[in-house]
Amino acid sequence: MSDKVLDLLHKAELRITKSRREVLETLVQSGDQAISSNDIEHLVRGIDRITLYRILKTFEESGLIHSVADGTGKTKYALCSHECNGGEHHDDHLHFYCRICETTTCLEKVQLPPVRLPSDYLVEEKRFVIAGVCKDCH
Amino acid sequence: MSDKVLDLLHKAELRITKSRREVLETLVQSGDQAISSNDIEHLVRGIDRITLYRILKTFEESGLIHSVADGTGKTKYALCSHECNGGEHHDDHLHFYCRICETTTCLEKVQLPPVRLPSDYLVEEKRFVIAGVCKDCH
DNA sequence: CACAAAGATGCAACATTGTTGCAAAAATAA
DNA sequence: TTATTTTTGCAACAATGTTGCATCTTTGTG
Repeated sequence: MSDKVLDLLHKAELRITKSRREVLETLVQSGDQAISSNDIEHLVRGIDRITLYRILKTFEESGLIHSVADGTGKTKYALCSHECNGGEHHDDHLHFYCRICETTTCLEKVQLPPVRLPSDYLVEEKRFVIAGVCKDCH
Repeated sequence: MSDKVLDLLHKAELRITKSRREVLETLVQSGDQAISSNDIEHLVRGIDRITLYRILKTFEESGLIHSVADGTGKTKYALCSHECNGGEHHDDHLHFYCRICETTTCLEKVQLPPVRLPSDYLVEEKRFVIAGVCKDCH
């Protein structure tokens, strides 16, 4: 169990519990790769499904993690990068869904293209998913 | 029942049935606005839920409609624009989700920004959703 | 038009994802 | 250690989506 996990929970002002530590540890291990609630349920043995949903919701509201709707119908979750801890989010990065290995990856290094909407739209969040075949699968 | 519906079904080489006509008519009426399976179920009275799922799947595979994962957890569907009938899709347009009126709109007029992925990624589809407040709600 | 073949529908049953209420347990503050 | 607050775990439920199978409809052909 890394210090990073305790640190993150502390900074998010969340109580430290066994389940939270394990779920967050799993998400840290997962790195760039976004994983589903179901994945976590299998990785964290013995965790209660309902508790897990609540933990994920709490983490997301605290800005520790973000969710991705990658088009598979299953919500995926991934750690937010360091820049988005502390209040404001900067989750506006690309996600890549590979139809071969069925993984969803955060591509934080790829620069997000600017989008020009008519000025009467208020833009709050960009959710960009690119689907195709990832570098390891072709 | 507009001719457009029969025309679309014909071009897609799909058998013409009451349910398909009604579902497609509903999607035509809905225009730019993407609607959920549940919405359609209420708009097309008496339609069987399972049949509806199958019709939507068929329409999507035929390129008549496209689906949008807007982050609400409910898949939304909308007619494809004229350009994407006939084999190849050009569904790479933006979608806007308004958190006030909770509608999802296809913004086909907004030009999609080019995205530069590392060359070892094969890009097949772009699923871009912008969330915020739409022009009618602020 | 009638008939046969192919395809679509409707129903039951089931799987998965996600939510709510509530009592018991655990974490923090005093 | 005790009191307060929060979190957990369970039951029950709701929504979305899928599969198998018998029945009905559509469509092509004589």
